[in-house]
Amino acid sequence: MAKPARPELSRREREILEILYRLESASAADVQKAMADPPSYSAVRAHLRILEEKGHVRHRSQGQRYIFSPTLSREKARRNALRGLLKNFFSGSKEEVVATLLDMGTEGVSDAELERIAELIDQAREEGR
Amino acid sequence: MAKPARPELSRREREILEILYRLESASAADVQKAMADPPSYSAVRAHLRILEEKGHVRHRSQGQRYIFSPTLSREKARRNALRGLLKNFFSGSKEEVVATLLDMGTEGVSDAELERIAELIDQAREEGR
DNA sequence: GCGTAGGTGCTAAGAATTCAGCAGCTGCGG
DNA sequence: CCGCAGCTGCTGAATTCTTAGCACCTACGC
Repeated sequence: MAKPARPELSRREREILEILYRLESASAADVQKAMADPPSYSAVRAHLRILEEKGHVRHRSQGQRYIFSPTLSREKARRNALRGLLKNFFSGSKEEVVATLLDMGTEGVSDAELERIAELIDQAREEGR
Repeated sequence: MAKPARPELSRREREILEILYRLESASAADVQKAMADPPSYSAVRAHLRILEEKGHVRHRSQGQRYIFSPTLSREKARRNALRGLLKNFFSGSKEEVVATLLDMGTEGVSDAELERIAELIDQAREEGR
């Protein structure tokens, strides 16, 4: 299998691909709207085409416009991203990721969510033994 | 305060900065060694100098060579990185981050670590109420 | 005292990225 | 039927990235 040949991404390409991951799927116009400091519409389209050439993105026609979405499943993309984060910033310590996550603004975490997280942990512990 | 003006990073610059976050601090040669597909030594140095100009990196002299390290504290860098990940790949759901983390290879998580994570959760729940 | 090893700053040019504009196609309302 | 609105494909030129090489400087061993 190996990698489908991935010539590294440029700055803009990376930016656009991330937006696509966030939006799941979107038209060129949607992507442009989502960008912080957007270039022209046609520039965005050009990048989308390149991303498609490189195999990171695909499109389907919806009516007469294209809807773009990432090639990699959300699941795999998540893992890859998380793996990178773990390696670069957390020396591989998952514990510290959780700590930072919890510390990062408790506003974002509801009680219910905390509880579900706790359950996940328990479950993992069960399986571990 | 605001940001000290951050012209976006190029591919190589980004790569080098990440390595620097991983290593905490390193000489130009160390950085080069840590790169997957390293360019010449002087190219690495050039990038480090640019990164310093842009305010992402600083150096101190040790003996006669320079030791580089990131400007942002590890803590802040972690949060920023995690915030980005959360936004782009997890729709802001911290719960799903934990789920993916646990699911990502239980080999990486020791029992002791799981236990400490569980404690973190408990603690957060206490504080929450 | 002198050569060598290893570090630094700088520059210039080739490669790659980034961008906007133009031309053509299609569907829809009047 | 005709024009408008909105989309696509493409091209080429400016900008930026990326890299290697040169010149100099300092510490250290002989």
